[in-house]
Amino acid sequence: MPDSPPSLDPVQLGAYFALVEVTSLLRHAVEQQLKEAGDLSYVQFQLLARLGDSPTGSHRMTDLADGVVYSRSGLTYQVGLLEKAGLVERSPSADDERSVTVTITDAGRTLLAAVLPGHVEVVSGLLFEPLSRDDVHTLAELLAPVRDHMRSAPPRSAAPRRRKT
Amino acid sequence: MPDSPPSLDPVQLGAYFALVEVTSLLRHAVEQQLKEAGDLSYVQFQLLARLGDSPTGSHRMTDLADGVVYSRSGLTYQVGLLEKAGLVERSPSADDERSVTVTITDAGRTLLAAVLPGHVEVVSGLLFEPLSRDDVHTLAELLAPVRDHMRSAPPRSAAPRRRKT
DNA sequence: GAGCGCTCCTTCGAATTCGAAGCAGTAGGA
DNA sequence: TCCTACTGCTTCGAATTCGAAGGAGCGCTC
Repeated sequence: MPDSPPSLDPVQLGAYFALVEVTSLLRHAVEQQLKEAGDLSYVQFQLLARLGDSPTGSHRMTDLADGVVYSRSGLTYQVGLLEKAGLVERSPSADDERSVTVTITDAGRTLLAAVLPGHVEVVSGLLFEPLSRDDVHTLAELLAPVRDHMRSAPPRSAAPRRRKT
Repeated sequence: MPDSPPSLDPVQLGAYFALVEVTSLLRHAVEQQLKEAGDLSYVQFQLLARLGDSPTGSHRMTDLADGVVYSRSGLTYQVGLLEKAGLVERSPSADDERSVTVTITDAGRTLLAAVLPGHVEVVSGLLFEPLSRDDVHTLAELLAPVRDHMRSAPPRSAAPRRRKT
């Protein structure tokens, strides 16, 4: 194939494919563990974890959506489920009337604590098992700039694509 | 917090979170590009790419599902869409009557070729932009063993979990 | 203090996803 | 040959996802 203009290096290709497959497999494994342990989807777990991490135990909807890389409507749906399950509470924000503040409840914290160990176990066993301490450090240092770069790249008209049409 | 028994190192945590966020952002960006360029979902693109890579241009359903880390029913649905769009063809396998062989059509190859450059561009721009050649090499070498490890770990009763209940 | 654009959230409908159940076809042993 | 277990795929229903549209509040300018 002597003509694939903007092709990727074999090395890049390998890294890209590995990345996709690793995260896909990890995602599936984690999802299953969470479902068994606490009947939570990965998104729900992420939301609870994020709330639990916050000093106040709460976040605005928008911040949650951004943090989890999720659509607003999807977030509304999931928070609705969590609220129905008594794991979080919704309240109007004090300073901004249109904003909704989501707060984790005691039940939410309890469930989170119950589920976390298993989650960590799966991640450790799958992702970190074959890596040394230094490897993990290296990985973190490689991904950090990538993450920052992606964050700063506008999601919409992101790439200066456009070619024909 | 002096008691989170099986917690992750801060370093591990950082690597894990970065991994999740990076792939999530990448996925969204790629998905959008594919939709604009050729009205393909990421899964459909993966399927076409996999078929296009094959020497024969075809694969059995099961192999496709495994390769893409996908449920069988979901695969049936997506292949159905691709077939309806004239991008692939389904035919009974020669040797095994229950098996279905999926083959990419000329139209499929054409579309794949039309979409690939943009895809590569997005991945390059987002994932590889902030990384040097050596960095990418290192990343690939870190992920390879992880991928192999995950592949070998059974998806179902994967981890020797089980604790209470 | 009215107008105008913007942000925040929700509702709606359509598309995609999965697991469970069902339908052949295959393989191995009695 | 017949039985039984298993594999490969599809159908079904329920749950999740997104984007577009809608309603309400905020902030700036005039």
